[in-house]
Amino acid sequence: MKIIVADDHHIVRQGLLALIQTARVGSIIADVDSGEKAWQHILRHEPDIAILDITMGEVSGLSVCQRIKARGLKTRVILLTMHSDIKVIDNALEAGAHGYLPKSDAFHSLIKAIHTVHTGGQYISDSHQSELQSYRNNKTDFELTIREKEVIHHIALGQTNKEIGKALFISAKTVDAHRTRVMKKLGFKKTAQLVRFAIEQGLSL
Amino acid sequence: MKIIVADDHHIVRQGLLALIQTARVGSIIADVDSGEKAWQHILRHEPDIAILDITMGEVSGLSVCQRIKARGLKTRVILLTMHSDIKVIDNALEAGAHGYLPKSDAFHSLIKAIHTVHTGGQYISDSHQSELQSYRNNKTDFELTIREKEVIHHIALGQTNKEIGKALFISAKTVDAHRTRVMKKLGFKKTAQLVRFAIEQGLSL
DNA sequence: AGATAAATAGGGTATTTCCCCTATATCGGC
DNA sequence: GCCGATATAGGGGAAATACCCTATTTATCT
Repeated sequence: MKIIVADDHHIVRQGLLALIQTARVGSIIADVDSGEKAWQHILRHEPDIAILDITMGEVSGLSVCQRIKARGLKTRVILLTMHSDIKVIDNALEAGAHGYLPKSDAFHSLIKAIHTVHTGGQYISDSHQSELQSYRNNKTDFELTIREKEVIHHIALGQTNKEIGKALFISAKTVDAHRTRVMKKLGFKKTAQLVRFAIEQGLSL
Repeated sequence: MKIIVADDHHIVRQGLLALIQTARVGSIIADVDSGEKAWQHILRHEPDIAILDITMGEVSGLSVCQRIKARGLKTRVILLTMHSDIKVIDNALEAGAHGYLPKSDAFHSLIKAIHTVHTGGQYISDSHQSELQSYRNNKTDFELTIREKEVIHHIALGQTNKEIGKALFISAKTVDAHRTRVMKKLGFKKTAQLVRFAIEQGLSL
């Protein structure tokens, strides 16, 4: 079994190499530190399995995964992440990943994932599986309306509902309604989380 | 040389163990997956070196580092992070870290860091060193105490005063006092502004 | 020794957030 | 013409905040 490992963190690559060697589960034909290098290598050698970190500089593991799917290559993909966010897992599987593994997971999970994926199956940990199920069942479209984004923008600037109301020529109560709806959509409970989201999504400019 | 490794990602721990064993640079007496466990272990066994991830669940490596400094333990700390943000490095060193290492750094950097730190030196990569110099030269001193930064960190995570109090073993009223003092120092009036500040200043890790 | 700063924590109050509810008007799609 | 989504807005209440105050302890500096 030919395996390629891609992660921008040298220590993580070392860990993966050590684990895979110990388990004698296959041979690593390459370990690279970027999505772009991974893609070049996969295109040329079409390995059996690609273990890709999601967050890697310019070309993410997700992006490489989509390219593999688009080209119809036989390489099967296991995506790795730091935090096991259910939204990210959903994205990963929709991008065509055959397996999903949080970095916090232990040795045997990795080996199990490699085996499962190689024999044509899909690997997700049991706990994530059930979580994903319920997430997909009641995932109400996460898209925010223009007005909602506008309100978030003002919230991230540190304005109160009253101030935002004045700025947008609506009542503070309406602002509160928008705010509450957004919170519900995103599953947040505090303004702080919303501000963080706004900054990360570029809604605060 | 006794070394403890703390990182919530199993694969990263494996990588560190493999590297340290290969280099025969010391013996790892423990590897744990949380800041709390690390702190308990360090308190009891006072190892020579603690290699701590900064971002670990509730108790960060930064926080463990501060505790070690406060207790005057001989354990020397090397902090690890994903992204080499200069603000985070500055925070880490001010928190009492003896070394700073991005996870993307290679084998020899880790070994060099361990050696340097063990012999009483401070390790940062050369490129980061010069960057840090210029950053510190023109950073406008906001004069926040370590405790205040710690509180801000939790606020930016979206925790309430009550929750922060529990996490830091102080009353919610004290958290409120810190919060109010920071607001006054920085001229803020809302949590949102504080969250923005924390993210921009790299205090949110 | 005295001053200063930091961390602790309580009392009190006004404001704000968070979240439940109902209700109306508008607009686009089927 | 009706349905669903969006935007509007109000009632109400529990929780959290922002900000005023005082006060003690510990540590550091002069």
